[in-house]
Amino acid sequence: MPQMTIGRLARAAGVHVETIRYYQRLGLLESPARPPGGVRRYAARAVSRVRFIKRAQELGFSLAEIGRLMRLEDPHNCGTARSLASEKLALVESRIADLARLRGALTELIGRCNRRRGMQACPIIETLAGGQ
Amino acid sequence: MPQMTIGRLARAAGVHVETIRYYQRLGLLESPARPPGGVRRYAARAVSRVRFIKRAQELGFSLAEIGRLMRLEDPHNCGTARSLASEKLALVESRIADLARLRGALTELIGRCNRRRGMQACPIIETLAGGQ
DNA sequence: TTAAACTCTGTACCCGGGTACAGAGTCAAA
DNA sequence: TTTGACTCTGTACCCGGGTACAGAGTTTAA
Repeated sequence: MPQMTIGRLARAAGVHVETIRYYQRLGLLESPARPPGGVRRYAARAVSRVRFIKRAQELGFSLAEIGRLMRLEDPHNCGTARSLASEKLALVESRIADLARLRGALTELIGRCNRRRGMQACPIIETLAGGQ
Repeated sequence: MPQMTIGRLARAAGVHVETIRYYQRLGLLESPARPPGGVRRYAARAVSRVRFIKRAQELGFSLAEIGRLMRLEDPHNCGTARSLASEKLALVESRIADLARLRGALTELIGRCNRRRGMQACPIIETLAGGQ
C-alpha cells in the first residue's frame, strides 16, 4: 500500500485524522495535491514523518522546534541539531531543579503535618497563609 | 490603610488588577459589596489571601486545588490538606522521573553527535527518523 | 474645577496542542 | 445502486491562567 488515505495514515502512525490535518496546517507535513473531485493519497514515508514528530515530542520538543529540526535533513546541520538538543537539555535540567525544590518543600510540609499534635493549626495552611 | 482600592491591593500583593478580578470570578477571593455608584474597598487581609494563592501556586497547586485548600480553615482538616499535598508530591516525583529519562536520552544523543566524524549522518536526525 | 488616574462591567483574546462538529462530496463493498 | 464508511473545507471549541480592551463612571490632586 504505497498510497493511502488520510485515515489509514492516521491509524498507521497512531494519531487522529484531525492531528494529521493540524500538522499540515502548521507546515510540519505537506498535503499531497488533491486530484480534481477526489481524495488525497499519502506515500508511506508520511508515516515516518508523523512518527518523527511524535518521537521528538517525547523528547520535549515543541511542534515549532520540530519544524526547525525537520528542515535539517542535511547531515552537515548536525551542529544545529545538537545545539537545539543542548538548549532543550539545559531547560530540562533547570526544570528538574525546580521540581526538586518543590519536592523538598512538600516533603517538609507533610512531615510537619505528621508531627503535629492535637489542636495545633495545620502547618500547610499556616505556611501558605504566610506564617512560614 | 485598612481599606484599599483594587489597584492598591494588586500592587500590595504583586499581581495585576485583572488577576484580582480573575480570582474573584473563580471564587478564590470575595468581592466586597460596591457602595451605590462607588468603588469597592478591600480589607488588608485580602492581601494575605492573594499571597496565599501565589505561594500555593509556587508549590505546584492549580487554582482549583488552591480553592479547595482555602476552604480548609479548620485545623481539623489538616488530614485533607496533607492528602492534597501528598498527591501533589507523588505527581512531582513522577514528573521528575519523566524528566530524568528525557535528560538521559538527550545527553546520549548529544554525546553521539560529539563522537560523530566526517560525513556520517547526524545521530539526532537519524534517531528521530526512526533508525532504531 | 478640571484633568489625570483610577475603577466599573462585559467581552474577546493569548498560548500550545489539539478536538469537535456541520454539511457536502467521494469511495468501496454487497 | 445503494448504503455506510470515509474524506473534504471551514469554523468553533477545549484546557489553565491569565491579558487586553472598550466605553462608561468615579475619585483625587493641583
